[in-house]
Amino acid sequence: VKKSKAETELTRARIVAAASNEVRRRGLAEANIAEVMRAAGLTHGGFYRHFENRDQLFLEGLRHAAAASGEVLAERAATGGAAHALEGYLSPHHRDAETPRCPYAALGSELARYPDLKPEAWRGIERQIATLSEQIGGGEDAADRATLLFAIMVGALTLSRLADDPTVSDRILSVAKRQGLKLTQPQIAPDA
Amino acid sequence: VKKSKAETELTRARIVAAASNEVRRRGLAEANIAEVMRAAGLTHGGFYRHFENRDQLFLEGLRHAAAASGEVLAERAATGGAAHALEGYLSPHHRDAETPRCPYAALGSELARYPDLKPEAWRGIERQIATLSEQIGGGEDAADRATLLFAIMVGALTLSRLADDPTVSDRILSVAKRQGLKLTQPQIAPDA
DNA sequence: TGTACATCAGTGAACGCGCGTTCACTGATGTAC
DNA sequence: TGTACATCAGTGAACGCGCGTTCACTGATGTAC
Repeated sequence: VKKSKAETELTRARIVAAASNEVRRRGLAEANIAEVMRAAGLTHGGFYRHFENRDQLFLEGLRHAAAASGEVLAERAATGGAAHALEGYLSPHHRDAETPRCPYAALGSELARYPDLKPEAWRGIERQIATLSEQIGGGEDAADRATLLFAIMVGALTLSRLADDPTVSDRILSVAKRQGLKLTQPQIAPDA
Repeated sequence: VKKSKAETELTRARIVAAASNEVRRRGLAEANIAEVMRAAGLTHGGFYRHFENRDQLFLEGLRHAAAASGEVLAERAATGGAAHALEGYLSPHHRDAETPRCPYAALGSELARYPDLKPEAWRGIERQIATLSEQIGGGEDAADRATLLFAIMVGALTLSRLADDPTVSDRILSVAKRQGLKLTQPQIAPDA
């Protein structure tokens, strides 16, 4: 059943969006094609009309996830500055999302094991850091502080998702948030 | 070819150690039994003389990895304090290890997806934080600072392993180290 | 503007590989006497 | 202290399931005339 060109393009986009979710939910290794196709409302057989193979699907899925999470952070930063972006990222709501939003927290270390995906992932991380860097006050060390800030965000979110006690998990987030907020301000004391 | 009880026990320990490496190298999803047995100098068939199934193997592997990395951090902390532990953790040498040492950085987010492993992982993380907390100066906020410190360590190590430029990667480590060092000192200014 | 035909998105069955698991077998260990 | 036998660690072949990939087929789209 051939479809119109416009429809085909929409279908492809739906598949990529589904892959973007699947990969963040299950991880790169366990994400699976049939599941993606089902989520896109199709059967697995049609997959190869749109993609070369599994690798391409999840590369595009990752790219989509990176773009989506980049936009969320950028939008919040534009609205309420780095502090607002930080609060969204380190919120219980974000931590508990059924589909994890941030691919770097969701996939983290796994990305380092896929040479084909690493550059894509890193580019996305650079964008996140740039977003933060633009927003936080201060001089030449803004880039370093933004980098550190993002490391705290990813690290704290990851740990908060492992804590078994919700109170402890919340505390990880709030402690990180407080420290993060300090980093969004230009440093008062010179760096000793 | 039956083996003596002592030998059997040693063999089992060798398998667990191999699993500990395998899981940190490949991740939980891609770690595989045959590879572990090969690394332990055995064939895959003998596996079930020692373990119920795959899940048990990698649970014990994770436990082993947690213990091993816990000991490394504790030893360095005992020798040279939190600063020394921090320096080891955020060193290029640790980042580049063929078998990643820290299971929380190596597996990170993946652990959150395995309900059976999460508690084990979290216990290990608590130990790391406790080790740091005992070492860093200061009052009641030591636990919070240690938690934050460990979040920075895991986050920075994870990001440093994704950066494509070695200079940038080194910089992530050193920026995190500097901030971490501050956290090992009792706060001078009261927390505003 | 219509008609005939090639194209190709999507379906569902089938294939094949990798890997966890099982099994018959071997031969050294440990135990019963 | 020796001997006979049950146990069981380890081997390598085989099984079966899941999943990526292929394929014959369908029928709507888009193009050639």
